[in-house]
Amino acid sequence: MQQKEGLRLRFPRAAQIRHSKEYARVYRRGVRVRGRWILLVAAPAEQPPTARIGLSVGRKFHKSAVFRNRTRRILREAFRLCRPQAPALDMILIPVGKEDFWKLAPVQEELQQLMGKAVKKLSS
RNA sequence: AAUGUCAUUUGGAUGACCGUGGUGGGUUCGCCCCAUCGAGGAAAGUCCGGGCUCCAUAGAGCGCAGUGGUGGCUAACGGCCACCGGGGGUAACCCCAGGGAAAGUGCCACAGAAAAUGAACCGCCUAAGUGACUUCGGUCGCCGGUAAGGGUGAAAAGGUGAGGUAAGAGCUCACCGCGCGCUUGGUGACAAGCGUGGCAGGGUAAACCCCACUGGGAGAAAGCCCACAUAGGGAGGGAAGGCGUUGCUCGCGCUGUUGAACCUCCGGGUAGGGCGUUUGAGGCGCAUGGCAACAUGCGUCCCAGAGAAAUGGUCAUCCCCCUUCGGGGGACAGGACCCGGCUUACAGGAUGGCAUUCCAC
RNA sequence: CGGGGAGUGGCGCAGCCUGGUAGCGCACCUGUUUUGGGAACAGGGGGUCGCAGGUUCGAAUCCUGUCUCCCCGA
Repeated sequence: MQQKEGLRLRFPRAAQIRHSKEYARVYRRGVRVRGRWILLVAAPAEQPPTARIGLSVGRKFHKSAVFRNRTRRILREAFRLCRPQAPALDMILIPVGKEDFWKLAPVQEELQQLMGKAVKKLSS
């Protein structure tokens, strides 16, 4: 029933930043907003109105590959669930705090707040 | 049954909804729909060994590195199996870099006389030779003899017992150990027996070294193709040449012959796509050979293929664990070309063999 | 993926190659000096040598495994 209203929460390739050129563009033009768990680097979308994200989870964040994979998946899931409300931005998500990172709901909440802040910062 | 020991195996289950990478199909062409497959026993550490790719078809010598009982297995190995020797344990079983110290060199602190050219500090002896004294019994010396005893040390020149002696000593004998020779058994490491020698002379080779065996180098960002792009940029070197080629020498190959190839530095441009890339020393089952590792044959299955990198989220029920009864939690851990090992991490289970002790029949 | 280096008192380092005593500077404590403090001088305490095995009579040192950190190349 929900499918009919166009609220399906997908996460296609077009919503991912995949090349180092695109990453470089966001880092050069973007603004930075920091929360408890996430550092968000955001720039106006290259292909509006599609919002896109890229993840940057290095070995410095956590030693365990399992933990890093889990972090990536939570970040992706958080973005996927927010996508209908997301502003047209290209964003890079960088995790910064590893305390209590394993729960989805609070992370998702923070991501929405940060996206709002980023839009304000860009328009000013 | 308890304890121990050696293996093998498992690594929460089911469902609903949303989402994701590959493949196949559909398609109203929309990253839309359907089907199907989608992390491990260690995927890990990157410690060995291969396959594969390029350099010469992978060559020679020196150097360097690794390995080190014997026989086998294997594509290969530093792995595995069996056996031998040594050590530990009542036993099952476990551990061992386990060749050479009469090729040479070095080192062995402190202590001790001495730490290796066969040693005399204390002690023991004074038989033989000799000097002095003498109460003619001897006494003290000299020249000596002696490795039994003491002490030092991690280690002191075979051990124990008996004979022997001036005191002693493999000086002699018995047993044990050791060396050498022979015989027998074994493919062999080695073992057993017999004879013989009279001890043949410390430790360290994970000190240098010697011996035997093994190893050419670089790595999937290897390498090949397509597309795009600067630019015919500047400086220096440049023929007894340059490059492949890395420590050296040789050899081989490619390239070039007078403003050129090529090399170095500076400056500039790319860094997209495809192949390699998953059918393989492959898994499972059965049979045969072998003590075993393993091999052979037959049958059967297709079992991730990403590339800023896919397996996730939410909820429910059950199963375990902890609980302060509210609840909290689910071992170690995530492919990056692929295999064979090794090493390390691992909650809780399951199965089997063997040993010791106890109980019952 | 490949290569290199480090781990020693609280901190920064030496000793390791060539095995037997763990040392130096700063810091700390006590005393002298000073009216007091600093400085100076004298004395003192403090180290499982990252961890686990092995070789050796003996290991910070030699060998093997392992953990952590740092640096380079592509």
